[in-house]
Amino acid sequence: MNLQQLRIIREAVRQDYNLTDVASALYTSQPGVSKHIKDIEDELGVEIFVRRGKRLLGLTDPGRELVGVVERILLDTQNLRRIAAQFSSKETGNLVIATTHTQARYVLPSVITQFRKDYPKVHLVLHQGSPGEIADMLREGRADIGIATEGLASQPDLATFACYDWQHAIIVPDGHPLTREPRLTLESIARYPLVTYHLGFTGRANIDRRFAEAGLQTDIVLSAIDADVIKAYVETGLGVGIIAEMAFDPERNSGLTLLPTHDLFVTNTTHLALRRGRYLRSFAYRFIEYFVPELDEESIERSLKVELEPV
Amino acid sequence: MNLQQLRIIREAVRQDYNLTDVASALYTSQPGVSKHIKDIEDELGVEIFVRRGKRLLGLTDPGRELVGVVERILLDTQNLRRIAAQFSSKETGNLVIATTHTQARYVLPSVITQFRKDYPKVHLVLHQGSPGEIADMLREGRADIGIATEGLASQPDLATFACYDWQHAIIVPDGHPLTREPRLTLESIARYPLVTYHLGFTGRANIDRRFAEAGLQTDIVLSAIDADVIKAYVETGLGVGIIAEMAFDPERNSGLTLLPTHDLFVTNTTHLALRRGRYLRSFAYRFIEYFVPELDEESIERSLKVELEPV
DNA sequence: TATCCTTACGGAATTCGTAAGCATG
DNA sequence: CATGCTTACGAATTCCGTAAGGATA
Repeated sequence: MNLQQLRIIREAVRQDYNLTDVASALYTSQPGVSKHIKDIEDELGVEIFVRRGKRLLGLTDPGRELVGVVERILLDTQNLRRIAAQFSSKETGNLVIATTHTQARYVLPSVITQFRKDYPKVHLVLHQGSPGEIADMLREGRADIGIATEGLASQPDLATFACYDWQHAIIVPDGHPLTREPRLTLESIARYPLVTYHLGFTGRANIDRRFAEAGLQTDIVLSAIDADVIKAYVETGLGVGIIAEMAFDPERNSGLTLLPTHDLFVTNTTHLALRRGRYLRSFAYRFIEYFVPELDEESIERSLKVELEPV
Repeated sequence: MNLQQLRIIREAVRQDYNLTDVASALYTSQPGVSKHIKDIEDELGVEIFVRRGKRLLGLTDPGRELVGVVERILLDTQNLRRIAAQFSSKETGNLVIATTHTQARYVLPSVITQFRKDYPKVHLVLHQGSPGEIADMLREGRADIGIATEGLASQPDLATFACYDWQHAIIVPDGHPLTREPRLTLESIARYPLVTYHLGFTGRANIDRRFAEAGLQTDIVLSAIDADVIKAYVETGLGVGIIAEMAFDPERNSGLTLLPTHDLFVTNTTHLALRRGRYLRSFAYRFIEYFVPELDEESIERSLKVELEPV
């Protein structure tokens, strides 16, 4: 039994039992059609078609029963193709990125622009949350990819990959006394009230640690989740801002001056996280590659494997 | 796409993604299996299996979707053969009953006797197994009808039908102290070591539940799959036996006394299970009718249809 | 006589199995 | 180093198309 035989049976019914027409409808030879019918009738041990002499006239009783199942089988083979097409039209589907404001606002736009150009039919969802929420979304399968600087490492069911390094930077209103200091120090910064990220966001822990190591007391007058809020308050003169360097765009942030920190702060590393064992669509790997060119599908697979081994 | 490729996909799932085992199960060569998988994946344009390196680990998302349809197609090809067999010889063929010892030994003999008289040319296979094995046999198409008291309900691809109700009964050696109690209680039974069915067999769960509800600790000194073993040990004085009431034949079990339980235990219901979507020969329906007269072909079809509708 | 199916046969294509190679645990 | 998959290639089988022949309206 093979699918071509079933196609021929179905087509014979549709073509009113004219095997010549069946052959042309299926782009094959008429003797081949005859043989296929004979073969499957022999295999099943029943006559499917009523014959008068050599001509086919209709279906026998078993033929009627069989044709229903034959139709369903052929429909199902179509369904297989449809299901596959749905997945293999690699350019359609959903991709959920869970990330923090900093990444979403200052890092990902260029990646997303490129991705959208190449995969215009992928429905891209950018979900913003705290690192904890990002990890939860990954774990619960509500996100495909998590991106954050903190809170993603050392989770057994997540695999993390370093993406890029960055430093914090100081922003002050134009003309602020700090702009006149030849070389910034932690001490000079700590003299002013500070405005920076919430604890748990965008390297805040590293900021605190650095000041603590230097034995300096800081006055964090306001902490926010995102650099936009921080910048707004720095503009009002509330204090000196500490933000991620990539969150400063000199063209847009007129009224503010970025002061280079020359390794005053710890280098931060932004990580990408994946749920172990979760199947990712190919365009998800493409997205990651756009973001971190070294992270191609193969190297990710390799890392997942290595990290699975007992330590 | 061809049927052999689909068989290989199904078998790969069943053989836990070991292509070497798939090849031997399908009596073909392993490289052929590999190639078939590669070919259909290429044709459909999706990866069906998750791989680590060269090894197959499981199904991808599209794979999971596809396998369901693949199973249905292969089931239908079986159905074609069965339908044909039905017409080519109405009274000959195979009928495989998968059931437990209790049913095979104490319930089915009369049914089978009658069936064999009416369909002498049907090759009847009585396959004995645990409820789990019975369900597997039905699901894999190795059995036509499953009969068991436990473990057959609530399986989405199986349809179950209540057949008859029964109760557990107590057996003790003749002259046992319990024979002198005017009316048995759970408490008096629990005072003795007990011999009864394995967990998962012949209503054992209901026995445990009843004692637990009564707050009674039991001492199950031996559990067995079948009543014959239980009776043998009760005869030796090992303990008090709890068996299905139909497993006691006063004429044969000399030396043992059956004690009426008067609703001490939960009423058990023995079920019959069929694989949804599997075509049954007419004599299979006849067998079911002999067993449960109310279950005729029409009422079974009706139930199958109704239960398939969304709830 | 035209239509329609079957049989026969040679070539094409597919499938299969063996052997060898490579990766992995 | 055993297990498990892939690649390669020749052999076997199946499938297909052409040609010829027979039956029926």
